[in-house]
Amino acid sequence: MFLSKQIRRQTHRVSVPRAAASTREKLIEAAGHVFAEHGYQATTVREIVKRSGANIAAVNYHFGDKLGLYTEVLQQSVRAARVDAINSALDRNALPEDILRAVIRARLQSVAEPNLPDWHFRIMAHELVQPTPALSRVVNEVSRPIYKRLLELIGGIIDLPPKHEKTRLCAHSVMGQILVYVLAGPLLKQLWPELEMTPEQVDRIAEHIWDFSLAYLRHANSGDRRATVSSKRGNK
Amino acid sequence: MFLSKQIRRQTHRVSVPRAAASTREKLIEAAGHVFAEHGYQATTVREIVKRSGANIAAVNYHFGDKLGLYTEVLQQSVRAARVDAINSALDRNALPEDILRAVIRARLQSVAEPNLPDWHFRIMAHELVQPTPALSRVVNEVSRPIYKRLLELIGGIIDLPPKHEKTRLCAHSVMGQILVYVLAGPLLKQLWPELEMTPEQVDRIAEHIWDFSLAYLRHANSGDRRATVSSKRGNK
DNA sequence: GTAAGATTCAAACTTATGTTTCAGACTGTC
DNA sequence: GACAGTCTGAAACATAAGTTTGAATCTTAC
Repeated sequence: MFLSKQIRRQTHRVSVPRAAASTREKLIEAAGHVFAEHGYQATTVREIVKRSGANIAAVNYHFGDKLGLYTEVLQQSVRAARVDAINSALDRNALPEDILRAVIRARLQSVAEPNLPDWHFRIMAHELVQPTPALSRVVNEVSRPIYKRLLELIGGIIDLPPKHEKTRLCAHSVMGQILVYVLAGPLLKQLWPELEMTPEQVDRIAEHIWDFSLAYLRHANSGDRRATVSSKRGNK
Repeated sequence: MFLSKQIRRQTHRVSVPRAAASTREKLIEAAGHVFAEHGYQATTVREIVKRSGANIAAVNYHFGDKLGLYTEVLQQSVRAARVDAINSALDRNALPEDILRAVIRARLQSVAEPNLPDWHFRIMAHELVQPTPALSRVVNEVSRPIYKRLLELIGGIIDLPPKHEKTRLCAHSVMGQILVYVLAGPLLKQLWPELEMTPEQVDRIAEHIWDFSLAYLRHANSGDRRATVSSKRGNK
């Protein structure tokens, strides 16, 4: 009731772009890092404002409350992911196998880059483990289309409908291989200290995942596909 | 200083096993579920004691503080995982490929079972994303040996040393395919509503992961890894 | 230049939550 | 049956964190 005239993000940007957007953007920037590191619950607005140099009241003034700021970070993150290399890779008009390679590469590379969309995946990881109210909706908006297109892509490779169980399982196998580096990054680092996510290393990992997956996908549907319980041990 | 005479868990169990252990166990039981659901930070001791039917002071009396209770849950969870089917599968004396199959199956099945070790993986997932102080040590104690043996196992299949980069990448590929169901379970459920982790379905998934992985592993080190089709079977 | 609104600031407020206290109940022992 | 130690209970305490307030400062428009 009392906030109705204060929180007008869009109109703010139009009328007073410079100074207002400055604090707003600094808050989002700082919040992205802190949320990505600690998750929503464990993050305090005091740490955010301290990191951004803003005042404690700025969060409530610009975003209403902590959840409003988090929503904004999520949306910005999603917006960045939407025009991401992943979709552009999926849009490419090429062989399905090459598209898959580009998608894997794009997804992994955005993990290594400590640039703008840095915190996106870490926040997604937090959301996976501990969904925040009304936010899984946002996550869903960006995840579902990509999942759908990945199903179509892989379905195209193994020559099965997108919603076929086998297609889904294959998609999960590919996703899993990527996600392990996104989600379990810190753990892997501990288990394999030499692991450095340099661009070259990321390329090698992406290449491996592609190789690993294609070994199966190329021949997934070449045999008898009704024997999905798959006693296709040494067959061929 | 003041707690030193109150917190003596081991001696408790020895001297007054029945009543004391009852509240203690109820607390651990309830805490396991709540911690698994919300993570350490977002969990309140009031919710735990409410769920266990105990008094609010019981946590501090039996475990010193919230972190003490969490540590106990972790240790119990790790203890349960240590004698898990995974290690027993790894201990089996069989063909490496069959051992791998058993390991995948064991790991996945413990996700489906809503029994005792239910919360273990969810807590691990929370730990991955948001490590708690002094607890990643515990996680490390159980993760590192399994990781080490998985490397040996896969190294045995592809005939490479355990610490070879290619061995590690293959291990991560297998781990990732499993972890995606553990970590991203809720998300997958949303993307694929028909997915029900029944024992039969879990078996099918495990079988798929095994098939998917073996397609590559069988020919990983057999020279030209692209033309996987016609290379002969195991070179071991 | 002045007024209206937008933004920032320091401080206080409110609630939630981990923790403590201390009295009372319970249990086993002499 | 009384005692000592162990456990439980309700309430209170202390701190942390999200939020609000009202004044001060800055920006924009006339």
